[in-house]
Amino acid sequence: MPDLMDDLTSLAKRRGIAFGSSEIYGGLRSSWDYGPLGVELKRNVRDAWWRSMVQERSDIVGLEAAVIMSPRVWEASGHLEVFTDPLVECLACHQRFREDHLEGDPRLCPNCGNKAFTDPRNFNLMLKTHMGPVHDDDNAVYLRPETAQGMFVDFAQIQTTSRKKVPFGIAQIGKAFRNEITPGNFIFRMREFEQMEMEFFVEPGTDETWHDYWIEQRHGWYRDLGIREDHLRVREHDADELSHYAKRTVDIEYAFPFAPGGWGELEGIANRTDFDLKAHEKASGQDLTYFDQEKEQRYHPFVIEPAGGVDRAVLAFLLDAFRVEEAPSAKGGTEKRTYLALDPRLAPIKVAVLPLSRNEQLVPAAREVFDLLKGAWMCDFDDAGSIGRRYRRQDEVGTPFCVTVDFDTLEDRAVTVRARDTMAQERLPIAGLEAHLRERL
RNA sequence: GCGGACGUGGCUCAGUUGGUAGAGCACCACCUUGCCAAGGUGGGGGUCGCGGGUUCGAAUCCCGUCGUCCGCUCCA
Repeated sequence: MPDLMDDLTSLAKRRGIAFGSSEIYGGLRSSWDYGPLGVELKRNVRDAWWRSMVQERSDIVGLEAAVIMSPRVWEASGHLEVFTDPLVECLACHQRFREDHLEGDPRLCPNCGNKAFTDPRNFNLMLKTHMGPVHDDDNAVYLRPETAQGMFVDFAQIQTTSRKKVPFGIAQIGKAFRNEITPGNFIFRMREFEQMEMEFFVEPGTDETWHDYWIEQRHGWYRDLGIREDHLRVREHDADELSHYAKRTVDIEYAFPFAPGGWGELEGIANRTDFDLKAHEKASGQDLTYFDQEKEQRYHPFVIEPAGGVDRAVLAFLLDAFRVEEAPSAKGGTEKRTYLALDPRLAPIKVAVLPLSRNEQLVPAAREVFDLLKGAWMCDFDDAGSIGRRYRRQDEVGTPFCVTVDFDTLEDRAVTVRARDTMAQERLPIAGLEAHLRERL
């Protein structure tokens, strides 16, 4: 049985969606590059998130904070301490465990029952570098392990200047970095990855209601963009797996084929309480309370945080869209048709313009159609190979529409529009083409 | 990081007991065809992950390194 991940990574590499970074030097573990089509897909995922979180709401504003923040941020947030896990290795079976997860006295290896371990070694999960040309401990800084701290540190500033009243949120999409012990599974776990996070500040006491609201919202977002319902689930964190800052966390999980229990995390929705604002207030000495004018009350808002991985979302959308089916062949019988059933909003290319053949009249006419549409959407122009082959090429990367220019076009100024999902064709005048496509994209 | 397996053109692989690289698909050009991966002709592309060693000679043996996969770990 062919492995879906293999088929997908193979397609991703072959078609320039994503492939290993620095490959001419043998690659670099956990680093992946998004190629010409991947960069479009990923941007569409970001845009869809931004649209639903910021653009279409009046209670959430955006932010782009620096990747490198003051080291004091990480002291205050607890990441310097908590992201340093003491790991020990069993001398008998060579498996590793977090020292604080071992139970019993003497402590026994959960795997083989042996009681001899190596000395604990610290694994700091933050990437460290130096600010300035001299590498001293004095100027050590960290690449952020999450984007969220930008929203907390800038909370008072943004609340004041945007004149938002609680409840309101701050959203950010950006890179984050973690020295994961074991990266892998293609773009699922990388050491450099991209987050889309939103901190929603609410009045204490209303936090649990808002938490439920955001769980449903985020679940619906993935569903709306085409992920099949039975491939999604919501899972409650056990008390002992909660992050140091969370009161309650719920994960939205996808049925990743490689995931041990069948499910892997797509997004976490945490109730971070007032942990972060209070921590930063204490460490910085700055007032981070909110004053509610109507109630004449001053308080630290609670925070509900939907935190998703852009790369994981891209992977889930790709996996869920991957299809191989039998389709009618020109030769008679059927032939394999590989396609991505991507939502048109996510498709890297929206419209492919294809002259029926490489002909001195058809090619320039098709170029005109391409020029007509290129301002509105990412389009592709392809005149190489048979028309059937070119349809298949576009299917493979999820292009929702192909517009074909044929000999009749030269007379009637109409083109054939072929839809990826139904393979249905219809004839449309060029004059109304953009308006027609706009209704369907 | 530890244990195990692996690393040959874009993809999938073949390469006999070490003798100095092949196929299918894909890609490009032309012809043909003209609405769903057709056909023909021609073409580009691999110092066999990288570095070192053994040898008259290594893709084939040894060491190191980088990377991939499975498990431990992790949680966007």
